Amino acid sequence: MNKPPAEDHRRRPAPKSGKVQRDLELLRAVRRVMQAFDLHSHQLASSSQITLPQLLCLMAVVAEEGMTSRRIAGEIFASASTLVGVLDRLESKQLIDRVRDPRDRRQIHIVPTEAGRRLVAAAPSPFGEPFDRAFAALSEARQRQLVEGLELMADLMAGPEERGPSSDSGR
Amino acid sequence: MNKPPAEDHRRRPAPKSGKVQRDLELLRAVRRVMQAFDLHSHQLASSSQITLPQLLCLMAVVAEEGMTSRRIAGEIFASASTLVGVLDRLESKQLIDRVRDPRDRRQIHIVPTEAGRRLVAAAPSPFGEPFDRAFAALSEARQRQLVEGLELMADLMAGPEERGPSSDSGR
DNA sequence: CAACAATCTTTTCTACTATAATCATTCTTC
DNA sequence: GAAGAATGATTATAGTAGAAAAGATTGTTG
Repeated sequence: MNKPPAEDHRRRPAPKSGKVQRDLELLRAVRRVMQAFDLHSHQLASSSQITLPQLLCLMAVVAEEGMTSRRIAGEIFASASTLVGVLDRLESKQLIDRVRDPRDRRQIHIVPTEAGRRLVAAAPSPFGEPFDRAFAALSEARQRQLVEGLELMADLMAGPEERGPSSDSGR
Repeated sequence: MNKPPAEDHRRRPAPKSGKVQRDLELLRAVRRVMQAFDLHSHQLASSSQITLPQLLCLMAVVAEEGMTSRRIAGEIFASASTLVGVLDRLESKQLIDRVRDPRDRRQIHIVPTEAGRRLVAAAPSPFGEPFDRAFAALSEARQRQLVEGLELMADLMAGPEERGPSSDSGR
């Protein structure tokens, strides 16, 4: 327990220019959210045989059936290649089916199976009951602060120009 | 909950119970932040030979030298096993050294190399200049909304009991 | 001192993520 | 109708992530 080295690195605690301080704070906040997210995802996997990204994907598929991989990727803010793995796992669990479009065989429509629909219907709350309770207990203002704070962060990081897959029909 | 036998599942657009709606909104906001974070991390890797998790780790190592792997994991909210890979990459880039404690050879103290300190000193802003500008342009209230919103989210997801290793009296 | 417990790091395994390259299919143009 | 562009899904590759288990070392106890 004793601080061993005791070599005098005459290293000042660093000026901490305020900006660095804030960056660190922000960096850690983002990491905490990401870690909590991953953590909960693993817990979910233990209890429900499905991870959070998979559930999010499945929810999107149930919400609107027959979407293409590309569409789904836009919906849940993931890249197309990421979807492949997620869809593979959902398919091997028989929660979705890949249906090739007979008219345009490049496209593959994703439809949920009965089991997939059931799972979403009985969906465990994506963030967990403890979160739901804690969130519900917040004041309206705090709830908005949370949601808008997150969205603001996302906007700022992604840059104002690239705002999701909105109907930007310019190809 | 107990859904009475649904005889009419003719694919209505789904009731969207408000809660589901909000969950989806939140889920996507988190995903957007994570995606933006990863995206920027890759860009950073191209320009600075270091990814965001690596930079965060290195910053922690420079801020307080000689920490053990476990300590650092706590500081940056990662698991111990995750740190191994990050430290491996930092070490192979010769930005840190692993120094075995002579007294307790289980422990390994992480110290930055000169190159590591230089890199942090000349640190590219972790979130990028565009973000910095956009953030600085926000009102004080909005800035706080962003930071506190993120932290609130992390608190709620992690649960109130596990509140990071905040060593208020440590330094 | 030998057996066991505790602690710290690393390895192994699975999953998620993105970019770039590849494959299959359709559309366009001549 | 064939060459080439365009579009959609997938694979290849690499970084990141956590859990579980293994490895190494130290401390404790009989």
